Amino acid sequence: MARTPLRSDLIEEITTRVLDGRFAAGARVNEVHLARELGVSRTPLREALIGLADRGLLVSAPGRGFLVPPFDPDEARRLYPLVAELEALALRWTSPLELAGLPDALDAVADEMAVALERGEDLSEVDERWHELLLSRCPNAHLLRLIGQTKPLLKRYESCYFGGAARAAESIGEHRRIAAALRDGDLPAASAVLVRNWVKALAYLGKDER
Amino acid sequence: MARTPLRSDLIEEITTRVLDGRFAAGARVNEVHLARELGVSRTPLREALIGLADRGLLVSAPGRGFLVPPFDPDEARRLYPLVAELEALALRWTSPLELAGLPDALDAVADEMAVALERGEDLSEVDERWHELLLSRCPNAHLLRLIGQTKPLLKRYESCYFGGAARAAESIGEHRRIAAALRDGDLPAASAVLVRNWVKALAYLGKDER
DNA sequence: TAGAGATCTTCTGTATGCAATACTGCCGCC
DNA sequence: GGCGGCAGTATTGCATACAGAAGATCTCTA
Repeated sequence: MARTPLRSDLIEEITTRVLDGRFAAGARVNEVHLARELGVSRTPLREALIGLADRGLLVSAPGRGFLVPPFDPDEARRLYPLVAELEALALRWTSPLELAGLPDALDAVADEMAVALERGEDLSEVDERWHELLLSRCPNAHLLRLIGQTKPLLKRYESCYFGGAARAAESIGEHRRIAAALRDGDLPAASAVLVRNWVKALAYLGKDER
Repeated sequence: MARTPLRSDLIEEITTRVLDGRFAAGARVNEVHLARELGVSRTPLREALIGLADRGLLVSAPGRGFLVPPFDPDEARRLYPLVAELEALALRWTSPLELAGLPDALDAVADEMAVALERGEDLSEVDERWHELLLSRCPNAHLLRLIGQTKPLLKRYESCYFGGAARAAESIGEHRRIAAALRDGDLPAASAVLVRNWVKALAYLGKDER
């Protein structure tokens, strides 16, 4: 028996496919075909689909199976502020003790982002790491779980998150300011910049809808 | 084929059992026994268990099935502020237009609470209705989904939410003040009282741990 | 008598099978 | 020509079956 249930791997794989568009918005998921393609039976596959539906990355249509939710600009406009507030909350609920050493680590990742930007590489992976690190000290496991569930939904809309080098540079600057505010122990300032970081991302998103 | 998937009913039933303590904290869930008892097969039962684990009402131990998470005072201390902030957020994101008529409806439910209090009845059901009504106009479906997922976790700790008639009366008063603030269009005041309402509930909870 | 090991049972995780519904294409009718 | 009904197929939702790991029990030894 595998240490890790099959459904976990399947959730990951299907999430990837939904995010990169291999599962088109609005399309239905055919359980038999997908199970055969992934080399598993329908049982763990259905378990994964149900998990994804609980997180909102799929929707369950009784009698018709599961389908990828269509894109909805309104949804994006609501998801960004939601993630922003949730992350800010997680930050506010991280005690100063637990924040020790974090600003330096954050700046190190921000440096990586700058390097990646110069090289013209994709920033989203590094950006993700930065945010994960930022929240890593928050003791509220349930809040972190909610954030983890919500972010993938947002990533569907994030195709052009770093709308150009200008926005990327600006975003890196915001990251550095958050770290600086944390160093000063100014949590309100840090979370304010954090929220703005997310909201600006949304603004840029609107300019280049897929 | 049923219009409503079996797993939905099962989720409801199992949630109830976890909340009322019929499934003891820390206990393992035996799929075969439970399936037989509920008159279903293991397949939809497992689907329900997975859904509940995603919401945090159960935990999945690979190779050992599902178990009811043990009680943890720290968890309660984190869940109450979390729900408080989430509800406040939902309230802030409800536009004034959509709030029209809501205060009166809220006060009507608050009246019900007062009546129930005089009769010595259980207030939690009415209280739940009041909060549901408060958030019913919020357009952010994802936020509402998160709240819906989190509240049941909190209810496990809520055995003595209305710690005595004094607290109950106080809580009803807070509800009325929230409605009044909404009538005045003072959203910040409303959400501040709302948060305090939840935090006070937590304070009372601590006095009478099960 | 306590502990380690082997064996046996129980239970989970996955696969397969079955019945009923939803979809598709076709034919007849308006 | 378009629309409604009907037969056939495809697909879901649930039930059952099977293999292997976790847990329990028993035995043997120190």
